Amino acid sequence: MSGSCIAERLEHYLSLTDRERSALARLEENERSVRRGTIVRRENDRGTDLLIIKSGWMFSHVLLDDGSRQISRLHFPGDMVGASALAFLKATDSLVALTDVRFAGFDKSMLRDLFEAHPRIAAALFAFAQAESVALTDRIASLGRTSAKARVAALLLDTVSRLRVMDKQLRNRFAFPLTQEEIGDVTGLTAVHVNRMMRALVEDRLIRRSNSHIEVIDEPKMSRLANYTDRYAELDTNWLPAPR
Amino acid sequence: MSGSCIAERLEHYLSLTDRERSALARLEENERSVRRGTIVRRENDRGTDLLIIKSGWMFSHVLLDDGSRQISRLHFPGDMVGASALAFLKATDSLVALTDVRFAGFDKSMLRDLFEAHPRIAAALFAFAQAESVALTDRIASLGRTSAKARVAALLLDTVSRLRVMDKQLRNRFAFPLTQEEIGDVTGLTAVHVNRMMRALVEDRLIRRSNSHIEVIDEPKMSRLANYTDRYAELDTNWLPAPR
DNA sequence: CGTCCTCTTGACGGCTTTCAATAAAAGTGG
DNA sequence: CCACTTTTATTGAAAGCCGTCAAGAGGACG
Repeated sequence: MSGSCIAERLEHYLSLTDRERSALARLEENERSVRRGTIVRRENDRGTDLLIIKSGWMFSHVLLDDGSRQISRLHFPGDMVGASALAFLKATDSLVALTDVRFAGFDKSMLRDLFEAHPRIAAALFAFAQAESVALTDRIASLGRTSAKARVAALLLDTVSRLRVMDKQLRNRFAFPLTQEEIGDVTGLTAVHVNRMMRALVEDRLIRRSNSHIEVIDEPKMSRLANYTDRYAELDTNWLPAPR
Repeated sequence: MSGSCIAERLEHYLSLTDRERSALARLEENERSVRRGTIVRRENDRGTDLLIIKSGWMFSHVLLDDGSRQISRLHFPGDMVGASALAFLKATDSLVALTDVRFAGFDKSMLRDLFEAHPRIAAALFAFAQAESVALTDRIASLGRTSAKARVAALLLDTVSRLRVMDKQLRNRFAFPLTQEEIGDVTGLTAVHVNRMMRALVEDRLIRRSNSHIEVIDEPKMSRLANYTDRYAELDTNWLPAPR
């Protein structure tokens, strides 16, 4: 990932022209590294920057008045993070590094040029955003209508599906650096109950665990249990404008 | 709303040029009306159409394997519906008319021309999509971390905030044509418990109810109870490209 | 005016949370 | 590399919120 991460991501779904690639590379000229645990941005900060993750994991979260926390999304390499800055002046959520992270930051004004010069990229980013919305909708169904076990299972399946987009080698086993409390904050559960559900998944022979790694043993069965659909494997790119 | 609904919606946040207005109007040339209860599209249909609602309410929902239903979003006049078609070939959710509805349908290929000829519109739609994502994220926090009463309250507050975008006259009272079962399918609750929570909100003097109308009595207090933030009042349009 | 849908209410049960305590692991400083 | 501290994982018991089941009332619609 020495070149452009976002270009690499897009090329999993369509072929870019050289002009497009170099336009995208401009978004990632400004690179930064932070340590695990670093709060990169706080809710209500007036930061207008967007990020593209080059390596490591991050997550966004909101804090509620009663002190509880909801992790709104995990972010993986190749993800564009903080796009809500395009709609609002203040950050709508906080952004935290889950592992050591390298990322590129750019101001949203840079997207203006991209939208003017590269309508196909703009349209592709729009399609991406819609796919992400569908993924959020899936999570709403998960939180609203499925059991605790299914929610934890859905999180693991979603993680492995998303990691596979950028890592074609990845099969069933992957590093999973979330604490059980963090898993609870993603799935809307308590850490205690996450613990019980993880053990239940192990007892059901759906997953295995070893030092912060997860292995999914029976993905089809687990997908059925979790009511999970992979939204990242394909994208419809037929309607996109011609490249420039 | 004889002209373009989506243009009217956008003009609440920015001023359009005549060229932009007429480009948007082209999306709404093909108008249809359906009766309350009509299923306009089913999950997994190969429909690639997008919709713009001109009058009436709709909702999108998914069905889970166990037969339960999750309503993923309510749709109001001025909303662009079915944008997930931009990312996928098959519909990711079903679309139902909640009241009698007039809407315009257009194929996603029409967006191609819009993205090429009107980068500012493209960018504005992108910003809109991000605002919707934030609204979905708010709902995830609501479902994951708040009580049943708070979820119902949040739904009512979200409804009134969204209706106000297109109806500046609207104050605290509005028609709310959802059954309690449908409210449950939005909030992840059972109809029985929705009933109890609605009465609790009435007893708390936060709302009044009368023949399918809701009046919000104490909006600030209810917003605090529900942990609700209005995401529709403003949009940052400073970064957008110049109009054409 | 009968049927179906929706709203309402009560009793009971279960899934998840809360509280509490211990063990294991990871991080820190000497 | 070893004590020490802090975080994380694990387990049990009890409580609570919300779901399930059931039954009746009220309204809409044909």
